[in-house]
Amino acid sequence: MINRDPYRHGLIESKWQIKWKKSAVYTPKINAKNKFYNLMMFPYPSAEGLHIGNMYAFTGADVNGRYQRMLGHSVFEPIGLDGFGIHSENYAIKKGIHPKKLSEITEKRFYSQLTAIGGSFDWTRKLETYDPDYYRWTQWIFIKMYEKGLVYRGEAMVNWCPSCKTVLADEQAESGICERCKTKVERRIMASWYFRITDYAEKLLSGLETINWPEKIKHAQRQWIGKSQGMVIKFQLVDHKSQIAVFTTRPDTIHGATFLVISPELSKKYLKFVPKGKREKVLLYINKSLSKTEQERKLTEKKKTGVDMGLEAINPITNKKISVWVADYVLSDVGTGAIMGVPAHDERDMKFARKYKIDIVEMEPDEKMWEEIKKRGLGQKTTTYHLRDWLVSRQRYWGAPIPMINCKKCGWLTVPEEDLPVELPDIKDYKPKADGTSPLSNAPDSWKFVECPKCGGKAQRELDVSDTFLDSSWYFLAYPNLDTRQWKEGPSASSGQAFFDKKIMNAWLPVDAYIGGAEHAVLHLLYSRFVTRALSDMGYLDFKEPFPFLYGHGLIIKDGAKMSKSRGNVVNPDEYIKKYGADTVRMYLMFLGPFDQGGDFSDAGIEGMERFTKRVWNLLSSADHSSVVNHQLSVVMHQTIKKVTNDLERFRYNTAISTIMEYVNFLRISDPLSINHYSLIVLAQLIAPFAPYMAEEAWELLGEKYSIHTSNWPKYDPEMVREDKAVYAIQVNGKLRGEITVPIDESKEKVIKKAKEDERIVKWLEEKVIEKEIFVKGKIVNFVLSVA
RNA sequence: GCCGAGGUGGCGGAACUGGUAGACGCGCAGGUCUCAAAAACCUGUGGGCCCUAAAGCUCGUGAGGGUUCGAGUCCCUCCCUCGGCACCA
Repeated sequence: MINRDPYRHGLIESKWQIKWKKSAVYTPKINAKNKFYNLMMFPYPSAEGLHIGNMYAFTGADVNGRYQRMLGHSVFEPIGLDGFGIHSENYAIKKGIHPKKLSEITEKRFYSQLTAIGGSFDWTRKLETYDPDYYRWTQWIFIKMYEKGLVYRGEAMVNWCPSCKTVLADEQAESGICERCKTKVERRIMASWYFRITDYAEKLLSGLETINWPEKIKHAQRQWIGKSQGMVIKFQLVDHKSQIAVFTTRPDTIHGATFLVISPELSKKYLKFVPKGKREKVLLYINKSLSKTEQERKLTEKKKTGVDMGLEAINPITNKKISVWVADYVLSDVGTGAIMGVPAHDERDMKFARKYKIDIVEMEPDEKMWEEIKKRGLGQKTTTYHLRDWLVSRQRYWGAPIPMINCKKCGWLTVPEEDLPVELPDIKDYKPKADGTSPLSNAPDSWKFVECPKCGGKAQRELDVSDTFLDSSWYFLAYPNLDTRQWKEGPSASSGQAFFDKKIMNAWLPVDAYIGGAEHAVLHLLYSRFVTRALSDMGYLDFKEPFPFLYGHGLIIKDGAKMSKSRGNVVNPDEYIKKYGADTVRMYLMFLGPFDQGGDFSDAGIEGMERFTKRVWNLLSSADHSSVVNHQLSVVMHQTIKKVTNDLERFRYNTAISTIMEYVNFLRISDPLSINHYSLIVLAQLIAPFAPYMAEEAWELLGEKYSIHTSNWPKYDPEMVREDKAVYAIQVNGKLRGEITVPIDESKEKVIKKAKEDERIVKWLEEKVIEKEIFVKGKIVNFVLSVA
C-alpha cells in the first residue's frame, strides 16, 4: 500500500518546533563530550525583520551545525541580538517609539522568524546586548581594559558624521564615508575614549598566520593594519637648530631626494622659521588645506599643490641644500607627517617636482644606504602601522553607558565593579544633538551626579555611550556562561572575577566554526580578535584567537544589487515560508550556488525545489518497502553518501543537494520492490541538515527512534563505492571517437586491444601508424597517430 | 593605480590532483492524462553541417598565443565584471 498524503508543511513545521523545544534536542549539556561550537555572526535586528539574505546565512550555518550534530558532536548553536546601536536607535527616532520599547517588538518578531526558518538554536541560552545583565559585562570589560592601560582619553581630530551626529572609529569611516549612512564625515576635535588597539598591531598581524580564514578576509586585515618597514631619517635645517624627521620605506633612494614636504598640520610647528615675506602665503595655504575635509583632500589626488616655505635642509648623504615645502598630498597621520621628495623614484614626487620646477636627480637605488644611514646615526629602522586606535565614544543614547566617573579633584575614575551595571536611564528626549553633546545630558541629576568613589565629593558620570562594536566584540564568550552564578550575580568588589568560568571557557572555546559575511573584515572581526587577545593577556582566557576557523558566506542580492530598504528590493522570507514551507526555501537557497558565492534571488526556481520536496516526501512516505538487497541500488546509495559527506565537509551545499537529487531520481526509476528500508533511512538522513522538518517527520513515519537530528550520520562502505565496471573514453589524436565498457580490473593490454577492435575506432586507425598509446587507468585510451 | 575573486548553454550553476565540458535544477518545446485547464508524469533541449532515421562530422568554457598525446583547468599577453584598498611615503 502506498501512502500519498500530500506534505502539509505548516502543520508539520509547528509540530516539530514544539517537540524540539520540549525535548531540548538542541540544548547541549554544558559538560557534554565532543563539543562543537557552531556560531553565525551576531545579527543586529533590523526593524524590517529578517530578510532572505539573513535566512541564507543562518541556514548555511545551520546546515553545518546539523551535520556536525549527526557526526556525534554536542553542537552548541546559540543565538542572540546585537540590539544596541545607532541602527536601531535611528529607526526608533523615525518611528517615534522609544528604542527600549521598539526593541521589545523587534526582538519578538526576530526570534519568531528565526524559529520559523528551522535553525537548531539553543533557545535556553540567548542574549541581547541591551539587557543590563549583558551590558554590565560590556562595562566590566571596559574597566578591565582601562586598568590594563588599554583605554585612554584623548582629544584629537575625529571623524564626525553629521547625519548620525556622533563620532566614528576609523574602521567605521573608511574613505571618509560613514559606514552606516554613507554620509561624508567631517573632521572635528573632540575628547573621546580610545582603545589602544595599536598596541596589538603586530600580534593581530602575526596571529593571522595561525588561523584558518578566507584569504580575502585575512588580506583585508593585513591591509588595514598596514605594516610598513622603513626608516625615520632626520634632515638638519639650514640656519636653524631644528631638524625635520621623515619616514621612508626607501632609504636606498635618499641620494635622489631633492626636497622635503611637510603635511599642513605638521608645518605649523615650523612656521616660526619661515622668513617673514613668505609667512603669509604659507599660512594661507595651511589654513586652506586644513579647512578641507579629508575627503576633499583625497579627491584632488592627481593635482598636487604646495607652497615653498623658504626653508632649506641638508640631504645628509649628498650634503646638498634642498628646499622645504608644505603640501597637502602629505598626510599628517602617516609616518612622521613629513617625507623626502625623490622625484626620480616616486611618481607623486615627480609630479610635484615638475610642477614647481624642483631638481630631478636620476639615480639607482643603493641598498647600502640602510647600513650607511644607521652607521652614521642619521636615522633608524622604524615600523609604522596604518591601524589607528579604536575610538569607542558615541554621542548617542542607545548604547552601554561608559562606566567612568569624572571628579574635579581626583580626575577620571572607573565605576566600582560592584556598582555595575551603570544602567541606561529612561529619558524622554534621547535624540542626538548636532553640537555633539551627549543625549544623556538630559538624564536626571540623580543619575548624572554621583559620589566620587575615591574622595566622596561630587562627581559626574561620563555621558557618552560605547560603540556597538564593543558589545559585539565579546558576545561569543558569553553564551556558554549564561547558566553560571557569576553571570547572573555580576562582578563583586573583591574577587575581580570574570563572568565566565575558565573551565567552561576552555571546554567550549574557541569557536569551532564561525560563519559570517565578509563585510565585517576590519570591523567586528578585528575588534573581537583584539578584545580576546587583551583578555587573554590579562589571564582571563587561555586562548588567543576567538575564531580559528571562519567561513565567509556570500551575499544574496536581488536584481543585481545588494538588498536595501532604500532600493526597495528587500525580500522577506515569511511569505515564501508560508507558501512553500521552510524546508523548500532552505533547500532552494542552498541550491542557488556555492555558499561562499551568494547569488541573485529570484523565485523563478523555487517551484522546481517544491517539486523535489514533494518527490522526496512521496518516496519517504511510501510505507511499502522491502528488505531486499539490490546490489546496484546499494552501490549508488554508498556513492551518494560519500559524495554528500565530502560536499558537506567543504560547505558545498549546492552540489550536495544535486547529488541527493540524483539519488532520488535513481530511486524513482527503480522497481519499487527493490527500494529497501535502509535506502530510505539514508535518504532521510542525508536530507536532514537541509530539510529538518520533513526529515524528522519521515523518520517518525519510518519507525525510527527520535530524533533524526541526533542519529548517526550514515557511513559509506569503501567496498561498495567501488564500481565493478569501467567506462573508457577512446580518443584518436586527443579527439573522442568512442567509448568502451570493461571490467574494472581489466589489464592495460586488454583494454587497448578491445579499443582497437571497436567498430567506431577501427576506421580511424585504418592504414595509419600508431606512434603512441596513452593509457590512463579507468579513464582514457588515446591513440596518437604519426603525422606522415 | 594596487590587491583579491571571477568570466562555461536562454538562466542558476557542475567538472577531484590536466583525461568523455555542460552534472543537477530552472526555462522552453513536444507528448500522456483531461470535456478543458492546472497539477503530475514521459521525451527532447550548446551552435552548425549531414540526414527518412540510426549514426556521423565539426565548432565550442571572455579574446589571442603557447606547453601537452590531451587544456574550462597550466604558462604568457590582453579585455571585461564584481569585491577590497587607495596621495600609506
